Amino acid sequence: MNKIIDIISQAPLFTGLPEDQLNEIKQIAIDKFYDKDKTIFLEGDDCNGFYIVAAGKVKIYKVSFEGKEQIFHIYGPGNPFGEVPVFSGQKFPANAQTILKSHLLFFPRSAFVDLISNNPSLSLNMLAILSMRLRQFTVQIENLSLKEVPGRLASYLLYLANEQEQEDFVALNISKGQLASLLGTIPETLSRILAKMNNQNLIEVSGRDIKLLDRIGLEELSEHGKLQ
Amino acid sequence: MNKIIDIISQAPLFTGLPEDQLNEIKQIAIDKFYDKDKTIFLEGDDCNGFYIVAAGKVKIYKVSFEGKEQIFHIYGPGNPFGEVPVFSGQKFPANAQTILKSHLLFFPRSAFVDLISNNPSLSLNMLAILSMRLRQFTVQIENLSLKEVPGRLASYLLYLANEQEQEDFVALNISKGQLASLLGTIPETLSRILAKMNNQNLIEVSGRDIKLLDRIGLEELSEHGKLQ
DNA sequence: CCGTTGCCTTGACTTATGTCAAAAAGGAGT
DNA sequence: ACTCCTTTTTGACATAAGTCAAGGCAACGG
Repeated sequence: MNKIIDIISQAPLFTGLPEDQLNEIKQIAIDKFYDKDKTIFLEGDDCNGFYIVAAGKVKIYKVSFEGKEQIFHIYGPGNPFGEVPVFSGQKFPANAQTILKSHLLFFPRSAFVDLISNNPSLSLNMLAILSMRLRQFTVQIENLSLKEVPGRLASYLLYLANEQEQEDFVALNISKGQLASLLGTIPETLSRILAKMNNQNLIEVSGRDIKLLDRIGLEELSEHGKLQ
Repeated sequence: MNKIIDIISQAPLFTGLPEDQLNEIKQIAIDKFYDKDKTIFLEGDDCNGFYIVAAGKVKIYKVSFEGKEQIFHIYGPGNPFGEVPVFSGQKFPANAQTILKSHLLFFPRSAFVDLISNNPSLSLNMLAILSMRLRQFTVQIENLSLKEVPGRLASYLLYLANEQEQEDFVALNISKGQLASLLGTIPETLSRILAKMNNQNLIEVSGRDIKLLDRIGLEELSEHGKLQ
């Protein structure tokens, strides 16, 4: 188990804060441990605070009436989640569930609001985080409405390669079923499209490992994207 | 033309602030006037501040390589827009254009950041606004990925009726083409679906006026929604 | 009154993606 | 190596929604 203070000092939300404030923050954080595939909160639950992932992995998602799942985000160590209703003062807008055994830090709402009210740097950090989220959502909406599945997949692979600091190789950090849900489609469709991109020598898939054979082609696909 | 101070004092962003602070805010605001269909900023432009709509109407949107448009929001009087890069420190993530002759207030970035740094209530207001935006985006993503067009349209009509405080009647405040873009579809499809919902006595369309004949049916459609 | 313009609607067609069902491939544990 | 179970892949099919092209309709100005 990591020390709370280490996690806090490395989270983007708290970067640049002086040590005494980090200690104050530490005072209000509460450790929580979850096994794999455990629900953290459900859409509509009352929000009495938000979380930061210390270890493990968490998905934020919704499910349609027919049972189809849309994943909004997958968060790993250092990422906060569930902050929206802290400030908009309502219920959680989506569900949160671990996809790995996880260690979370919980920050109770009122204590945190007090903190942020007395701390301009912290509030600017939080504004920056929420703004980044909005930016990501913009991209996600753009992808869903203006691109077809092959384009979204290409975008995601390039994003992941960038994130993993690899030139031409990515290792999926989630199952293909979850990837489908993140891209707003279903496993069958994803599987077919991976096969097609494989045939066209854009990528080479083996399990969760994917070689990017043609970055230029992928970039084109991600922008003006039709496959075939 | 409205007085700046009136607009400011009525904007959600500034609610609850004492009068001396409203005056400070007024000091940094700059009037801008635009005709109909004029570009305010484009995706990728450097951000040196954000805007509040004083009068008129503004759309925030992106365009795909093939030319299809997705509208993210339509903002009217009192709504701020373009705040994201103020805090995330990057370029505008989407385009903004007037859809009516408009009067905007512009708040230069650095002056505003100074203000917010010295003003916990203002920063909490801004956090609340951004959180509400995130919540709206959540709904939009849910709609795009988990509902079909009839479901999205039904949701929108119910939302609009609620907004306009009408039991069973809505007046579209935008063209049908723009509505299509807001719903993530094209005018032809929207037209067909309106006709179909008309036939099934869910609604009665005449131009931009729509009677909601069967709220229950519309609510079902918006949740588990297949038409017919 | 009539033609122009922009918006909306309709029709015929294509296509991407979802559905359902079954087979194949992996992994974990015995 | 074998079984059990989950994940992934394949195939045949259905359908929502996009494309292209044409026509209607209303608003506006001459």
